[in-house]
Amino acid sequence: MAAACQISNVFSNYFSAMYSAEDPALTSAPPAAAFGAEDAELTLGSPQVSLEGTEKASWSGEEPQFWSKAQVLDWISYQVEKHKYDASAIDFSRCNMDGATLCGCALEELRLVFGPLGDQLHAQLRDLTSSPSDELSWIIELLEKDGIAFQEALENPFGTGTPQSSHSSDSGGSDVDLDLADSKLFPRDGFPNYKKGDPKHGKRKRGRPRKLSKEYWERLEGKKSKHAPRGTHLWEFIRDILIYPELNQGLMKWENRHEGVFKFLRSEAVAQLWGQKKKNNNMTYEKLSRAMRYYYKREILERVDGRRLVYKFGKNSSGWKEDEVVQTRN
DNA sequence: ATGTCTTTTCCTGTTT
DNA sequence: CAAACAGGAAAAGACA
Repeated sequence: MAAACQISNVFSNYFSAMYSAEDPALTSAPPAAAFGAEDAELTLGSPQVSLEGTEKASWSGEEPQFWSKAQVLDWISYQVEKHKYDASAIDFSRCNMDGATLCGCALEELRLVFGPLGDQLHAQLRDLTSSPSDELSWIIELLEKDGIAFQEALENPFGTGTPQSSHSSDSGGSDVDLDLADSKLFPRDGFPNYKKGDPKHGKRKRGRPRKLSKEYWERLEGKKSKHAPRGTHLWEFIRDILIYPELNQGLMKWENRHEGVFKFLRSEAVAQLWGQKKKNNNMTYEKLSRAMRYYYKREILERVDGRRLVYKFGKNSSGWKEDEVVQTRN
């Protein structure tokens, strides 16, 4: 089961990595351009100086490559302060760049703009930045190498008995897999009372109750609360599972690639993955599908009648068509 | 600090 | 019967 945990985490990290960086303005970003692995970074403890007692810095917890201009400015100001550097020596008009640009600056360029502080900035940036290509290839390699084990782990969390007749039973039925694996990954003993539909509590309030697991989650991961990265929409998440076969792992398939018709093969597994991405281990296909149904009105999805677990991308979605995908991937 | 937007949660009823 | 589908309602959480 160590394998189940490890691989699931890798998978979820890969996904967080992909999405942590996504700019909402871009319809989609290829993983190669949007690695990130912020979770791993945070879990391992980043080398940043802590800002005890104060607000968390806007840039902390995010990969420098993906900082906005404002975050870059924040970080520079922070470095100026930290190194007791004379800010008047810096032409802040030349700091109008985003994280990607900043990371692209050579040491000489940084020295040019920031003087001696350039060396500090350069070193700090290097510390904050892991190697993108290495990161990605490592993850892909692992996914590929352990593809079978991963699949088995999803289908058979305890690795014993009934190895379900390998994947994609196109039955249209849902699956309860990952639930067990999930309870191992995200133990709930901290909240023994939280149980769906507990009859003891009679009529509960309507609407969305406060999520109980969040603090527990954060404690579990040994990190402070971090805002979810922006630009992560459910339909984009679904789309990316479909267009990156290396992420798909038999979770979904195209029914009609040209028309954007697709089907959930492992609905609960996809829901769990979505839940992992949103740090919400209570996600289910039922809830995910409610969100999907909201997309009909906005024409991000089109209705497909009479076909269970089948949806179709609508005219307000993008990034899934063959030509778009080719562009995205190159 | 207020409003908007996208979910998330729950629920009741219907369909497959 | 179980699993999906349909949507209404209300609230959470992120973001502007």
